[in-house]
Amino acid sequence: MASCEDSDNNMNEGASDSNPNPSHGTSSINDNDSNNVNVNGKCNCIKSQCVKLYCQCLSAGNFCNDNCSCKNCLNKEANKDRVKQIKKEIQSRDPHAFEPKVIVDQVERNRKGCICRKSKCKTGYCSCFSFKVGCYPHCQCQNCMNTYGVKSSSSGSKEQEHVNDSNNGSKNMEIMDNGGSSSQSNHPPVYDNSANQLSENPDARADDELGNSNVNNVPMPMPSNQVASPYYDFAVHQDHVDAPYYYQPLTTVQIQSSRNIFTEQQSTNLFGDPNWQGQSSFLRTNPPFYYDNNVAEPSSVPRIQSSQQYQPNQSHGFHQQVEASLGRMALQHSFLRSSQQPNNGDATNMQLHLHPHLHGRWPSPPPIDDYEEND
DNA sequence: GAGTTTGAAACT
DNA sequence: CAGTTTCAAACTC
Repeated sequence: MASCEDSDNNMNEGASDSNPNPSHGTSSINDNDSNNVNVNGKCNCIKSQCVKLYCQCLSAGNFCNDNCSCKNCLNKEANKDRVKQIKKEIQSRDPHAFEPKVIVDQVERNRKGCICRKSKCKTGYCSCFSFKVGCYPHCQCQNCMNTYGVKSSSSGSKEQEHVNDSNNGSKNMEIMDNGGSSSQSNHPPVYDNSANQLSENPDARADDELGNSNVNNVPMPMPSNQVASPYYDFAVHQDHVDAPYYYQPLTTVQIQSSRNIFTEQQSTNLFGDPNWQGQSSFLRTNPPFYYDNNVAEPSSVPRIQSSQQYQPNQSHGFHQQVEASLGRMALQHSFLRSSQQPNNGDATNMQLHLHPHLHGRWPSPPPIDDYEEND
């Protein structure tokens, strides 16, 4: 009865360090992180062979790993083609199956909501609670007592009483099309290189019309070092970060390195950045870009997650631009830097969301001198 | 660690 | 698509 102990694979991580959160030692991500769904970074599946959404690893977009105690596991790198097919089948039932479970419109919420009857949404049985988010009008729960926010009784109201600000937790967040406004920017991030600020852009308006929005007020880093070819819109979102962002361009080698990561899911220091101390094992593409001979095809909703312990003076982010050229896609990355309160033990999740809208060109990048450091 | 409870996923 | 079954995690003891 093979368990996953013989597997060192991770669909997206390829991490030899099977602990998804090494700084936590034996504790689960649960302690501080609310990772997408696989809060323990492992599973114990017995009957599902880890190829159904019952499996937290699969649900989180991961291969099972050394920590898993699953039996007859098929969710392994060696079966990646089969897993890929299985995931497609699952997505045929639920196109959002592998999308982030926690989304943000005006507040964070569990995308699917919950239908708790007995748990009163105040235990781990409740998916909303387990994600450390409040319940929402679309939840079908009964007697909701979710300490992160009780379901509003008024479906027309988006009031949500957040009892717990959960600032020490983090969620995977994705800015989903919500068609609604936000107190923050609701424009897709379009960079004005001259001012290093968001700028008006016809494409942005076009996105607005399509309901795409960026409500997280996270200014997008400048594309690394050159005018890109036509690009896909995207957004990166971080929680618990309100500090200014500082950017640095990438070198060609780093870009190529990042390609390797996404192509081969190698466990390697992210982009070779000496400031990056997180592990690529925290990086996920879920659903990933599907690479075929180094040609990336975005699956339904590409996303990237990163979760690492904050440390001062540490680069902890990135952004990604997806370029389209002759029907092929390539990736460009540059780092996103941020100052943050040191030693807060927090984890950050970043979310990349691609809008399937082909745009024009990035504006010309600013001089390198415009990139600042503020660590 | 075994057994129970729970709600999501899968199935009919 | 509503009801039922299966499943694995959360929970209790």
